[in-house]
Amino acid sequence: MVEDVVRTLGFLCMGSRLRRIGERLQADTQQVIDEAGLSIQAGQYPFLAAIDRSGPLTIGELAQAVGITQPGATRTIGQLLELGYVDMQPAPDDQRRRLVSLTDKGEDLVDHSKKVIWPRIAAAVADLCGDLDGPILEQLAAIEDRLAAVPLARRSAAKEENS
Amino acid sequence: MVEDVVRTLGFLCMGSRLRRIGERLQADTQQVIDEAGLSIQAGQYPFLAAIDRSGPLTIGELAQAVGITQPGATRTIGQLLELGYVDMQPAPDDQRRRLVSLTDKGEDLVDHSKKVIWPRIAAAVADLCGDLDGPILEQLAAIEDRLAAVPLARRSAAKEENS
DNA sequence: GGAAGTTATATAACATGTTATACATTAAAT
DNA sequence: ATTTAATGTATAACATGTTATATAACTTCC
Repeated sequence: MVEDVVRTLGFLCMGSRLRRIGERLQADTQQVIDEAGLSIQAGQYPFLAAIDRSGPLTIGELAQAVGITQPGATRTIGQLLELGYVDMQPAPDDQRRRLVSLTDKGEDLVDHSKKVIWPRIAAAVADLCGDLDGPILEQLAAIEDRLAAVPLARRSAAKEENS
Repeated sequence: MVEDVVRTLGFLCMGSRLRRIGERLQADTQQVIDEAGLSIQAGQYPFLAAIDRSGPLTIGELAQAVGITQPGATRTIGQLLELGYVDMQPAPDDQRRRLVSLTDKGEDLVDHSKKVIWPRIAAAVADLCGDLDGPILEQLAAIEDRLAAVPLARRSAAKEENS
């Protein structure tokens, strides 16, 4: 067995550590989504959620809302356009800005997700770390240990059985 | 001002959130490294640290130690070879395994980093989140707020002045 | 009202993670 | 011993983030 340097080094490698846990979590989340038979990527959800919450938004506003750069938002919105979940048209007052809105298909997906998928994911993540407390490095260690012991998808399934 | 959906959605977007903070932290860390005039990427450090701690390791062991997949380790080690910080040669007993070790240049870099850079980074990150406590979502919010208020590089600089 | 600057989006080039798979070498089995 | 299976690394293809820059549309200012 090899030592986990990133964990050992603590604050020094906290960037790598957070990224690595985030990637793992998102991959596990994707599994839950796939098992539910939905054809969407975990990383695309925040965009749909943002429009659902605030109404049509421009590319720039979406980038801000999701916390990534504008080219990243442009690409993801391009994918959602292809999938038919959103529609994009120039703002009436300013032809530079593109207003992105949900299509009917997009609304359906969001409504269904709100009812079925999002609660399941949130519950699984809450099960994973909702009870934790204390210094962040300790919580991160606990999260990694717990994920290794019981993957997120099974926490989600367990939650559903109990409902 | 647009609402930060990822933050608002809490546990539901925790994967995205951790990733985003990790990326930000690592970018800020890179800035500290660059300002110190070192030609190395933040993401390459854990590999050097792993070898420094455990002695020569194979590609597979390095992947495990750093917590990424083997192809990722192969690529990063390729870069470190190019930079002259590591050396790689087949294991004497098993020609499939490649043992990666530090070159003199690599050792110098690690020694210098241990003295000058790593303590600075660790101190800056500790300044950022070492005093935090409580539920993880609250700590993450605090970290994002603090990073927005005072970037990591300046926390690092401040620490140095006080030393 | 037209030149010059600003802003919003798109695109190109790159970084770094992933999965799937090819290839070389070692171990196992008949 | 030779075939077959397993293992370690390399490579290809892709995903999704970034920075830098091009392009189109609006604003400003003489």
